[in-house]
This record gives sequence, structure tokens and C-alpha cells, in this order.
Amino acid sequence: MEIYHKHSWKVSTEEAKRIQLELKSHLDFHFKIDPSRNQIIAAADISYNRNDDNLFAVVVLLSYPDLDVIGEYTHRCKAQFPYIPGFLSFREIPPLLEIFNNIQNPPNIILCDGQGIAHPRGFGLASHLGLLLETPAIGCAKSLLVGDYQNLASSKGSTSPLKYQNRTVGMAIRTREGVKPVFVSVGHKIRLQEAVKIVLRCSPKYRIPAPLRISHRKVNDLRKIFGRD
DNA sequence: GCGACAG
DNA sequence: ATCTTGTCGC
Repeated sequence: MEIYHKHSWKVSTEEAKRIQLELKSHLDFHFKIDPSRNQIIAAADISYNRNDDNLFAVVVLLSYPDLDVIGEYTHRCKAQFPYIPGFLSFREIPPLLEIFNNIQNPPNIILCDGQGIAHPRGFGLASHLGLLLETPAIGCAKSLLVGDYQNLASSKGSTSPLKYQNRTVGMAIRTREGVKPVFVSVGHKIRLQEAVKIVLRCSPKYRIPAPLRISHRKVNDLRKIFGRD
């Protein structure tokens, strides 16, 4: 997977903000995923201990829509950027890029644990990763960064538009009866309607979509094994 | 100045 | 993000 929009990761928040605003103009929300054949969906996650700058990264590959695990890749490194709301990608993308750049079987879709364009500057983790890899990317967050939404029915599959500054930037989705919704927003090269459909299809049983759920378990296993040294 | 704040 | 204890429900 080639990188075109490459930039430094060792930046100040002001520089990071400028990078986000510049890269945002290159996002494409009209790409259509080929529905004629099965896809490979990737889920990426990061784990780390408190007071420890070791980052553990995992990317899991699954067939879609069957959701069979067909690959697993890991990477470990030192965090080069702190966690700052609105700048999560500068902390988490470097180790994920290390993995994606070495995957021989690149995915058609990337599921990210965080926001896409439902972000203060419209450029969250899923947008950043999707653009750098020129791959359709979906942001699926467990909580909100920006925006508001109306109450949704308690039944599985219920949705409510996520609004931010008079714009629909995502969708609150009930992926399981009676649980809190997840917040889906497009990252890059995908439409919201398609992103919603994919997330629901990836959530046959639990609140968290299977790919993200699996990657989260894998990355925690990795951290527990190599966490201290 | 105050409150909000992905992971 | 991670840690902890208890509780509710299939």
C-alpha cells in the first residue's frame, strides 16, 4: 500500500491542526465499494498501559460479509504523541501504518475505533488513516467527540443522524437491543449509508462490531503478554 | 473564564 | 486507554 500524503508525525498541535485542515480537502465521500464480490475488512486497534509509552497495535483481517478471520498482524512501538482529544490519529496511526505497509493482502475496507469526519475539523482517525492508505475507511466510536443526536428506538438497527454545526456528520446506531448506540461516521472513500449498512452487518450479536471486538481482544492479549519489560 | 473532550 | 467490584439478565 503506497503512501502519497506523507507528513511528519513529530509535530506540535498547531502543526497537526494545519495538517488536518490540509488533508481534509483530499477526502472523497463518493467512492462506491464493489458489491459484486466478497470484501476483506480490516479492524485496527491500539492498547497500552497507564504511565507507559509502549503502544501495542493490531490489525485483524476478516472476510465480509462472512466475518471469518483471515489474518492478524501486530506491531509494538513507543508513543510519539500524547492523547489529546481531536488529535488521536497522531498518536495511533504511526504503529498502524507500520502494519498496513507490510500487509501483502490489503483490505478493501478499514474499520476504525474512533471518529471519521465527526470531528472538530472534520478529520478524525478514520479519515486520516483512510486517506493515507487510499482505502475506504469507517469510523465507529463508542462515545461522542462532537455533535448531537435525537433519541433512538431501543430496537436493534435503530438510527439517528449525528448533527454538528447544522451538518449531518454521522449516525448513532443501535447495534444491539437496549444498549447504548455506537457512532458511525465516514472516514474516506465511502458513503454514510454504506458505512451504516456495513457496521450493522458486522454486528450480529454484540454492541461492538465483530471485527473491532476481535481486534480489541487480540491487542489486549498482546499487551498482557509483552506489556512489561 | 467555563465546560466538553474519540482513545 | 486501563483498573475494579458488583449487579442484572439470557
